[in-house]
Amino acid sequence: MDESYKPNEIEQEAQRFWEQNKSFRVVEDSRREKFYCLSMFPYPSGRLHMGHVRNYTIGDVISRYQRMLGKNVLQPMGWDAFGLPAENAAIQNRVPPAQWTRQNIEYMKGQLKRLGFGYDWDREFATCDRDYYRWEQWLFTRLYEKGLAYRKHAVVNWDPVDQTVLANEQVVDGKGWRSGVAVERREIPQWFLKITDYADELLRGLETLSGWPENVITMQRNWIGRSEGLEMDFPIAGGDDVLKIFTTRPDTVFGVTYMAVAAEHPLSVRAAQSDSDVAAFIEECGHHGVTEADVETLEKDGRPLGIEATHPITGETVPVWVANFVLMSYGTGAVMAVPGHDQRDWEFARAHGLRIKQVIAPWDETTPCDISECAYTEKGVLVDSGQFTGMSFEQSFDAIAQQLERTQLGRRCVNFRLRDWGVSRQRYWGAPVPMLQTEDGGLVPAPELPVELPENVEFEGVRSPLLNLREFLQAVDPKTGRPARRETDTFDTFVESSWYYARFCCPDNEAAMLDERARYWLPVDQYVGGVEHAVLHLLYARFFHKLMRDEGLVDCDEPFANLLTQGMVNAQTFFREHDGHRQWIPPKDVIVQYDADGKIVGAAHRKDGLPVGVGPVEKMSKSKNNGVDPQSLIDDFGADTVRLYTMFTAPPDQALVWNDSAVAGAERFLSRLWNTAARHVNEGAAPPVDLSALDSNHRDLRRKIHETIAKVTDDIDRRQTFNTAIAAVMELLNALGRFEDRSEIGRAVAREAISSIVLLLAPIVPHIAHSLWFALGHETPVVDAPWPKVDPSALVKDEILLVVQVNGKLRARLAVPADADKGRVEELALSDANVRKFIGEKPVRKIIVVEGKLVNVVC
RNA sequence: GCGAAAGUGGCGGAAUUGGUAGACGCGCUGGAUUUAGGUUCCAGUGGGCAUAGCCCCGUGAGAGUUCGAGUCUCUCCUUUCGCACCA
Repeated sequence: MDESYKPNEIEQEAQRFWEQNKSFRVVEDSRREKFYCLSMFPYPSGRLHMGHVRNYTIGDVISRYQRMLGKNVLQPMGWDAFGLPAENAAIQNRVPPAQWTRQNIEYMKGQLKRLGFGYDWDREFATCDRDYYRWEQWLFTRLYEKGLAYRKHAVVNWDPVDQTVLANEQVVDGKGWRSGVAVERREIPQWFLKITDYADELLRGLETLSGWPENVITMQRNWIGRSEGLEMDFPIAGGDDVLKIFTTRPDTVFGVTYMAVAAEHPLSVRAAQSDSDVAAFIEECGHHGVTEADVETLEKDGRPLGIEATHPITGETVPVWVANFVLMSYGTGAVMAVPGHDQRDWEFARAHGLRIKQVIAPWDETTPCDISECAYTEKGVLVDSGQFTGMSFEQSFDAIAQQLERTQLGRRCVNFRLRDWGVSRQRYWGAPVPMLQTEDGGLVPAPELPVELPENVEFEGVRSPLLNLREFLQAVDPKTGRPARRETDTFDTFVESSWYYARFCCPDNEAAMLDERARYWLPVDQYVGGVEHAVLHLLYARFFHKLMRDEGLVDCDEPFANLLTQGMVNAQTFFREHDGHRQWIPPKDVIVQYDADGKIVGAAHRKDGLPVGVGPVEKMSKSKNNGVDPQSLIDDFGADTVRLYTMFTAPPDQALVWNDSAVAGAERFLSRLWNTAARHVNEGAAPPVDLSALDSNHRDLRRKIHETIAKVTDDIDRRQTFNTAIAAVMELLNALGRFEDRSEIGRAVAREAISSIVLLLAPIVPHIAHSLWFALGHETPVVDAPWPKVDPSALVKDEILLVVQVNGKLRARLAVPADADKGRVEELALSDANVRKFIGEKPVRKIIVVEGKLVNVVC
């Protein structure tokens, strides 16, 4: 056996073996326990990035481990192929998005194979395949018929020069990224899915997801945002209009001193017709971004609409204002303002000279509460609130609800923060929304599916080519036979990624969206992907699963039983200012200067040596140009080293700030493993371990072997901390390096150690494990080998090391017999010289003994 | 602004249930091997000290609970992720 480690050769050989033997092809088998392991499929941007490598290595490690446990493991891979970057590439390079996308898929598939991931490639598909998206078009028409899909107006970013809708990402400092012109808010008709109908179930379902990280559950719960409160009607003075609001704090209702409505609210729009000041304000609001972060961080501003609303309990009138912090898409687009008890209302009232009234006081009169300083936002006792004065929050909630229900000016109600999902996009490269607009303006589902996206298109400017394609636009109303216009909006790409996990079970079915194979494989047993998807993607997929369940396509309630959210791969950003905006420079083109503490003090461009700006550490992304290309690492070190490095360098759920200096250490370890194994193999066969002939050295090494098996199993299976699993194997290899017994028995124990290491590492570095396993004389490949078992007899210890503290400070380490009782342990601890020294003359007040671990003498 | 996390040596990280802080690795220092560089192997590596001791200090800052806190509670600071049209 060759004593030097040659990753290129052994990796090619292992990959050829897996390919020829179709090692990862999998079929349904009701006699075996199934395990469906899925990693979030990539957007085919051109090349894999480190986030992909991290994600797919984690998934592959889990898949290969589960397979060694004897399970029937499905690990598929595909492509989230629709999306904005393909259109940008098309506009820039005059290549049709379909062609660009398929070329990227081809290249990236090669990269995935080069990394040795055990995918069942027979199940591969791309979401831009007509045989994929036809089924979501089909489901959409079903949802339309059920009333779960509908059309309404919604706000978008509009670029007035390019005459197109912009994604939030394409709006930079309020300007279109291409045109550089201030973006306008515009309302256009859009398709929506009624996710709010499922809000309660999506919330309750979170309680069943015991295999999900707590932080993701919390984020989803907060996103759905269920709150109980009252809906109240404030009639507009001098008319039939009613201003409806929702509040969770009806106890503060006597403190209402004004009302605030959104710029798009009908009352604002009407007031603008006769009030140029209001009209100018609304116009100005139209130039702010539409994201929640934009709105919430805006300088609070507003204008009086010159109308008054009548308080539903006191009958007093309060002025109605338009305010830039009220969102039309939120609840009713209007709020009651209680400046005494809400800080935002307080600041607005201060700025505009509105009244601030105290109606809640602290229960404890000594608590400071001065509403001329700031709002008092705690729940307290009602004051100055008519017949409700003196009540608590709960008492007043019920009493006010009852009164409003009697007068029909309000009602108890549950409100969700969650809004319906806008699924239409005014873009070309997506799945067409399968709808027709009839001559009379009616809407009907397309009679024939799929509505295929024409792929051979040319971009003229940035607008969707579909708008100019007569053969696409022209359709026939199936009911009347009259001409109809085909919808040119396409689906949000989140629609495709909301159900791909199910289609992997039966990608070849041409007659149905899903079949019985989906019922065999689902739910996904382990889903792995970036934490940035904690809310949107994972919530939409849960929603889609319930939609499919209600169509009778799947029979479980949740799509993903266990979720591992992998941390970001972040990296330093670098930039240069050009005409006021930043041009991001890739890290490989930058030379960074560090100070003695390792902090960055400056940076220069590799090409011209001139300084570049150092930006924040952010997630690797195309837009910040701070990605590290894994391909050069694979070329230089091989797949196993890259896999080992990404798994070893941080626990999977933690953010990883890229630093490429430590990769060599991973290679060094694999090289050492190879040399150790080769030397052992080249010394000839070793006999089986004879348990009755072991001396204490042999027993020590065997204890280390089996402690390592126990730890690695727990780390991979329960904890999913692959970094500590690898560290434990490194310790075992170090222990083996110190073990010099070349006798027959010694070599037998050494062989047990090497075999165990190979098995424990097989999921992480499968190529070297494949080679070494055969070199050790096995006939079947290591992918099919069973996971090693702990021998409990090897773990037995005669002596344990106890820590002795005096007043919580470490003062001695004692080796005591494993079977020593508490009294004996105390006696041994108190007789230690150093312990006695620190006790001194003080009387011993208490001795705490933690069995097998520690003694603490308190004095 | 709101929601969720994270903060430990020069660096990545470990410490799993409140019980030995710094496992494992990178880097660095010294030594051996080598014509040399690289590789490999051995040893050392949180800070402090007129006292070198199983001594003192030390886990973003400050307070608290406890026999005992990196871990629990509170306040604050910093960083990252998400905020509904990037995927």
